[in-house]
Amino acid sequence: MTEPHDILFRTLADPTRRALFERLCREGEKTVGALTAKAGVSQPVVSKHLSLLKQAGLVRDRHEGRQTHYSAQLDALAPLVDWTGRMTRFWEARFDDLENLLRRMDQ
Amino acid sequence: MTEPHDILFRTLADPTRRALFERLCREGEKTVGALTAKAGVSQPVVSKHLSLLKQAGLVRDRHEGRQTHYSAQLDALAPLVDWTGRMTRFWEARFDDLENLLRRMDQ
DNA sequence: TTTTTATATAGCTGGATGGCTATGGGTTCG
DNA sequence: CGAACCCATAGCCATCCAGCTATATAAAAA
Repeated sequence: MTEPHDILFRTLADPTRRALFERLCREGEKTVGALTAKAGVSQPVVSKHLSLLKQAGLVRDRHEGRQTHYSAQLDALAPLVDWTGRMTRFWEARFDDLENLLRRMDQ
Repeated sequence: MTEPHDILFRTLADPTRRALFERLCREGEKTVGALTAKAGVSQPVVSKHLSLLKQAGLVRDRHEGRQTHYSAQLDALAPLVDWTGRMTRFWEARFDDLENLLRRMDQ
């Protein structure tokens, strides 16, 4: 019952965590320290969020000496795009049916 | 700080709630009773979830006698689509910069 | 080696929330 | 009218989780 988009919705639902992901998308690779500086929460909290983002496949980490660099893994958003696309197509399919019905009623 | 996509992520993060929205997208308008029958949770829980979906603009309700019909409001997903699009464009912009850099280095 | 720096982990706590049952409000049926 | 029905609300409880501080781990610097 656990679809691929499920973990994405859950992970991106938290504003702090989503803001971290957005910064990585906008500004590219960043260290934990750099992210913490403007995150508005403590460093352990940032680390925890990055860990969850990594679990969801939304970020990668790269170790360099004593610092860890994180970067967005954008293709991880694909299941989200697919899901919204599917929902839209369901809607359109039912709309087409309605159109057909109306067309038949017209004759 | 509360962006339009924020409430969508939060609302769709819950699997039960998202399943209700999916059913409304797939199968069109449904009464609370019909939704409850296959939701796996009690009727009050379904009502509560529908209320939150409505607050998020994801569904509409239509009262008819003693029953309430709910239907998906699909254009409400637009901020979600916009957000994923923006993230993707940030990524591509940085990728283009990298390409330019490599091109300059090549010369 | 000792100290400082960078990040991760452990443990705690308050607040948010999803589930339940019980009940209220309103509608249709007998 | 009263009974049955549909849905929403109220109130409660357990669980989850985002935040904190303290500490462990590990690397660079002194």
